[in-house]
Amino acid sequence: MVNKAPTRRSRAAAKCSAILDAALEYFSQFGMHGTSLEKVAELAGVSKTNLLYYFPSKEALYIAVLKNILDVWLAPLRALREDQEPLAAIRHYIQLKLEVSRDHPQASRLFCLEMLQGAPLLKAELEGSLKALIDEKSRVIENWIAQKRLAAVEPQHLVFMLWATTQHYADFAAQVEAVTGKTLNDEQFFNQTVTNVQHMVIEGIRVR
Amino acid sequence: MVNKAPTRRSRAAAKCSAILDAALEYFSQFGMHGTSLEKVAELAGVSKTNLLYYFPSKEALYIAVLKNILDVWLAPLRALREDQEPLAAIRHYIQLKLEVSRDHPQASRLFCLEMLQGAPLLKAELEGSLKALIDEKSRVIENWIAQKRLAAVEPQHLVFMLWATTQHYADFAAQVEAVTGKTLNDEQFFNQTVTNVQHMVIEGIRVR
DNA sequence: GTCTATACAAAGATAGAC
DNA sequence: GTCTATCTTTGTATAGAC
Repeated sequence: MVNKAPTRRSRAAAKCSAILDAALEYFSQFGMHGTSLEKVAELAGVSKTNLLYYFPSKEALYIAVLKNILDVWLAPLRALREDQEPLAAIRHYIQLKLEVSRDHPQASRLFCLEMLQGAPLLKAELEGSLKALIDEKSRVIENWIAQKRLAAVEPQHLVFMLWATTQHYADFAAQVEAVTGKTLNDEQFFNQTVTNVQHMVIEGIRVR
Repeated sequence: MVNKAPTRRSRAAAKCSAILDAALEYFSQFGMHGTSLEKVAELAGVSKTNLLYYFPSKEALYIAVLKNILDVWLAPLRALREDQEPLAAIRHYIQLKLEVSRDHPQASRLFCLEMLQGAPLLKAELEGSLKALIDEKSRVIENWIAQKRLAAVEPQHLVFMLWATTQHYADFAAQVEAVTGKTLNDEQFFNQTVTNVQHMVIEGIRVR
């Protein structure tokens, strides 16, 4: 049954969600230390004390935000599967990841911030599920190479290149904008970016 | 005349330098807000008050650090010149930039941190001298392309790719280490990285 | 669940002696 | 130039009323 009247539970969930969004906005730009709960509460439309009712501490809030974005960030890599045509699969990955850079730049930036610090809070994930994911995808790439469907490169470095080139448009957006005068929200520039990154990467790994 | 006895001036310079080094260490990992002057002073071997004698405020220190590293960061790009053979020049750029990522990872990371925040303090540089440098090097690349010595790609995207792929090994070092178990300080891994990045980039822009 | 008031700690910066 | 002592601000977190 569809219920339009907000329940207690749904109202609480909406508030949590608003707080998490606001927190991501600030954390991704100023880091955890550069962000005050006052500002987050203000942006989320709640009082500071009320925020602390939903999240017991600043660090708890920070961790909640991190956990939230990890899926968004990893989705493109998860979509890479061995039964696809290698070059098409990589082309598709680049497209998806650049869409993340365009639609969730804060998530990309916060992930980057966390890495810069040595990933203190993601360390467990890094060495566990994330490493497993990368190992799995590296094996996919290795198999493609063994089948001569991809040029012989180190799979891990290829994965790093895919990340780096797509991530860059979110993390260094300030620089990209200063140099080109454009952002990924400009549809033409977005398409041009996808095409160029795809071309440069693909030609570097095509079998000859 | 060579003088081994430290002068007043040289002692002051040595202190400034120690403070700047210590500040870079912390700022690059925790950002300006995540760093306390107490810690910086301790690492530099001076008192907090003494630090504030040399740098009037935290922000002044932060700006001094930024200015200091800009040259290190830009040196590889400055070295890119039109009279070189295009592919050799780009190969050389990748080598130099990866050396920066290995030897000055803090500088790379602080630069990245500043970009993530929208480069509030580098904005002027970004839109001035840095943009000029990129425009200049983009023209070099454009000329190479016009002369059919390089495949037809957008020069700006090529520059971004060069940055992103080399910068990644400093900024995401935590991830690189978690996945590969190696750092750029491992000579074999460093050489493997240089070779792979060079190969993937070069094959993507070679004229056919 | 939400508010007001407030405790408490951290950290930047200054004053003034030496 | 360097130190001790101190002021002041900011910001996290809690207590307790409603």
